[in-house]
Amino acid sequence: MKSRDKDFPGRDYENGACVESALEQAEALCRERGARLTPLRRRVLEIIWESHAPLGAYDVLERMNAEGGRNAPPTVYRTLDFLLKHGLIHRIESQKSFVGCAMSADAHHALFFICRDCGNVSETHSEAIGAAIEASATRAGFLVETPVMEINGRCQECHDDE
Amino acid sequence: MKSRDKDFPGRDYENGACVESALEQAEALCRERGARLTPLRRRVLEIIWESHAPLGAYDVLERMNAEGGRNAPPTVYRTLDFLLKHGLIHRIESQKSFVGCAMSADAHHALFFICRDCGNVSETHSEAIGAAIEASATRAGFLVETPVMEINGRCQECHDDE
DNA sequence: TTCTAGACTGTTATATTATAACATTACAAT
DNA sequence: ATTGTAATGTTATAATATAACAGTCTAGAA
Repeated sequence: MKSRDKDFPGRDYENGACVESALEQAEALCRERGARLTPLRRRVLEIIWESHAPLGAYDVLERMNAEGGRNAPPTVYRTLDFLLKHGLIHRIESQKSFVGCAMSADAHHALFFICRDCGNVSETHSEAIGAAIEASATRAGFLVETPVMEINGRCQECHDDE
Repeated sequence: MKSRDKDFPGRDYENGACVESALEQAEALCRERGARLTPLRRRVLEIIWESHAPLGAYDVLERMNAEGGRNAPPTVYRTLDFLLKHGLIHRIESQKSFVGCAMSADAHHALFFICRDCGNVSETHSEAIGAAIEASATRAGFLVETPVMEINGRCQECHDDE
């Protein structure tokens, strides 16, 4: 296998460990805040982390119900709202889908690289971009609250394939 | 009325002139490319430009049918696709809505400031942000194609109100 | 001019995404 | 034990978007 830039998750990457660590972090964070990471919420977060590519709400629902569950859309949307509110997941606007937050502890403005071939998403946080946006906003008299930055393109692995 | 930063369109701004100029530009651009700006397409573009805030597809449809039209959703979506393809409008992902492109001639990566109070959108193009994103992408081995950059927040006018 | 291929538009039906509204259950703090 | 609130269940429906096919228009070839 070719050497790949580690900033982007490989297509065939398997992430048992990263799921567990994400769940542990989530539990710690919720405990700290007095928020309740119920079994339902924990399970949804797990489902989302089990996928590298972002999942649509109905994909999550399907997985929730895979072993006989009978959950309905409002349940999944409410659960996603909880996870979003606590910064445990992000919504990828350009794809109507949801992905685990890689840096849930600190409030941050995330930048996503989204590969159009493999669908994988890589979350980063760049001071330079944040500063450039703030500068541009200040010039426009604009107060930044929630930036949406989703860079669609191709990851190295997929680009190498041609 | 207070002095406002001119980079952001005022909430009570009226824009007959800017609609006409946008339509003229669109016609020139289509003529140049051999694309057909049909009455339907021209009308949809006009409807979009008549609104400062972005319009949803069904808002556009409603306006198209206001004087007795009987258009159906596929018509408006196809028309929006044409306008998008030619860079005459943008889709605001975080709002599922469409807005006129202020710089349709040149291929550019647009940055939007979207006011959560008045709903107005201001399009800009920043070299600094583009460069920062390219730098970050290069580091991740990522090839940028279509960035989505939508900064939600409050415009000066709405922020001044408190 | 007439013909024709492709572009454009019309129409019906349906898929996909998301939420409203109200009922029930579980939990934590008295 | 009681009770108020948070969480979940349930039914229905709203809002957004597209598939598939039919009909029409238009620019260029013959």
